Amino acid sequence: MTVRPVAQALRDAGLRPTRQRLSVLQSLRDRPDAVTAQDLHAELRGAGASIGLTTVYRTLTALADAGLLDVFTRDSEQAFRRCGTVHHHHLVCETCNKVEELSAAEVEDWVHHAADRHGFEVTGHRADIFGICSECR
Amino acid sequence: MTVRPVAQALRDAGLRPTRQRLSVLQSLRDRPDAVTAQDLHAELRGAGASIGLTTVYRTLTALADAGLLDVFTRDSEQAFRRCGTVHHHHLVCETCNKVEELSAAEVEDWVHHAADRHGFEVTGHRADIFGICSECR
DNA sequence: GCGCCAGTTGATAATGATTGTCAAGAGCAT
DNA sequence: ATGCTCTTGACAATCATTATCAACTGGCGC
Repeated sequence: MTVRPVAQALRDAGLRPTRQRLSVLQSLRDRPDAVTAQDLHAELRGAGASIGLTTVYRTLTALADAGLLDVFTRDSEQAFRRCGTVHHHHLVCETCNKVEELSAAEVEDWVHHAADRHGFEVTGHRADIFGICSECR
Repeated sequence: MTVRPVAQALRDAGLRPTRQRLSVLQSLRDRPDAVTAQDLHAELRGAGASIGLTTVYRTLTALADAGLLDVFTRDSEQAFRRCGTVHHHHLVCETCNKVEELSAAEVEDWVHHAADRHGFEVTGHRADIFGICSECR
């Protein structure tokens, strides 16, 4: 009952539901924090899974392109996290990397007004908040 | 009359105003777009300046730490741009990399309200808009 | 003016995340 | 089952960035 929807999500993204992709998506599914390709690879290997580093990179990138994952830049590497498909912003804990999704009409309004004032045609925007969550304090 | 204030800015940041640092800060001063260390190094060399790549990296990082430059992540490398010292947001042209600074009380309000609602202690935030400027359209 | 020395520089090597390669392996429609 | 295309993964290659370390220099005290 948990494998089915994951496999479907992959199909919807035009990706074959292979054993490796399922294990990546599966471990991302129940995780509140963002993780790097390197770390996820080590974790999966540690848990006994057989998957190559290259595949982890490819899978994460493909899932992000399909809009199933958000990408963050942490230090000089990128971290991924499962995310909803509608537009949203983030509240990130700098200690445990937990990420909460936020929606915000206020931000959207600001984006368009500010861009209009400067004669820009909006192609995208990003608004994230960083902090320490209640558990980490 | 343009060298003096630049040198002073360096002193204020606790950095000796050396020939190399002056040339970096100087070329950043009259530039509306964000530039990477690699590109800036090539440019300075091309203009006849004598400066090492390592020094360009160190100088840009030091100036960013001192709050004189903003850092952007473009593809997988970081680009720098001179900036004001008060908190602000950005409007970035994805074609020519021109950057305009914005201030926005709306965003600050949203940040604190959203963080409070989730029990986070705010340590920082970032809100940038991407688009195409009027000249590039 | 001069020497001193902590702060700087820069050629080069090292690092480390990410991507390219390509032969072997695995879904899935027929 | 068979074939064909999509995937995989060990390994090599990239490439931005950082570490090294000996040579250099700004500027303060004399």
